[in-house]
Amino acid sequence: MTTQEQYAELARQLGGVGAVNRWIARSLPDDCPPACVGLLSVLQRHGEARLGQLSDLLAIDLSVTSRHVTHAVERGWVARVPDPHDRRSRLLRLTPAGAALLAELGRRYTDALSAGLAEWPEEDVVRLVELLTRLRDSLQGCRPRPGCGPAPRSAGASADRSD
Amino acid sequence: MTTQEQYAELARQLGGVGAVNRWIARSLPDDCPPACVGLLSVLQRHGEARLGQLSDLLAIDLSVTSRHVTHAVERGWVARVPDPHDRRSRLLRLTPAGAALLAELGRRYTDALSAGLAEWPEEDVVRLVELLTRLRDSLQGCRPRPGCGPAPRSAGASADRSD
DNA sequence: TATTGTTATACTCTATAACTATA
DNA sequence: TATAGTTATAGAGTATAACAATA
Repeated sequence: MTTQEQYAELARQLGGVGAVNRWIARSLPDDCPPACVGLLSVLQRHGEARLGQLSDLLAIDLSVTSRHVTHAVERGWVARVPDPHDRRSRLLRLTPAGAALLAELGRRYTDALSAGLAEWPEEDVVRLVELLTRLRDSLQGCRPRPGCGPAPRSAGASADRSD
Repeated sequence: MTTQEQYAELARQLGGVGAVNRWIARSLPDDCPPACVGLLSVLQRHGEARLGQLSDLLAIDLSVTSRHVTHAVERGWVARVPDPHDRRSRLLRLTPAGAALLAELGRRYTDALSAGLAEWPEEDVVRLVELLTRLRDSLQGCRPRPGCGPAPRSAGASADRSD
């Protein structure tokens, strides 16, 4: 059985991933913010998608996703094509330029990671990817929806200071 | 041998951790921002530390760390005590209130994670923690220092658009 | 002069809320 | 009336740069 200390440690280590991401992000081109990469990746994997789907897949608010998409469209990495079934929405599609950018980013990521991970057996890299994927999957049902969050615990617990 | 596709996938999954962290963060008390937690955890593990050390351990800029420490001090979670060896700096120490807060956070993290991870064998949780820890360790040498970043690749590569 | 911190400023990412257009 | 998306606004996190105090 997983103990509280183990969960807490997991939370700590997950938090620490932020620093790793910031470091990796330094290898991105100037006009491609980190948030844009996730967008393009998802589009490549999923294929054409509506904004709402994208927002769901990214676990990011629709309004935020909308901004990022606009940015990507302005750069020519994503195209908005009419949705034949619903004129309120448009289908988002990765352009050849977007695919080319992703390929380039793949190379940069490799440059960034291979140095530090040179000693890692391939097996460990694969395992880490697998576990992270499963983690998101296990927690995915829990998006910022009312009633779903991690038990807000109406802030009045022992360690709170009300002074 | 680890392939480029595997590194790219790792980068993708690491990026996705952000969503998980935002979700976990929803269980924090109102006056305790996520960034504060890392600070307190490090102080608990490392014991008394100077700001520079803390900044190093967190892989966060000194100026940012300074702000967070101030916040924690104002809440009574961290105390600044004189450094007998160097009057320019002060030693930072976790207070009992800070330790109590950490204990409370441990419980909240458990609440947040145990639901989604109920099906996970303990072994997998342990393995994920271990791999993440090792990841930070392997990449730790690469902090935002000049000449250390992941090969900035003077932005002019194939997929860049200069228009 | 070099080092330790602090503070001011700016940029990125995100969420909430108000709004438009279509179903 | 409900839904898809856009835009305005606000808040958190971070980095850079200018500054103060001490070594």
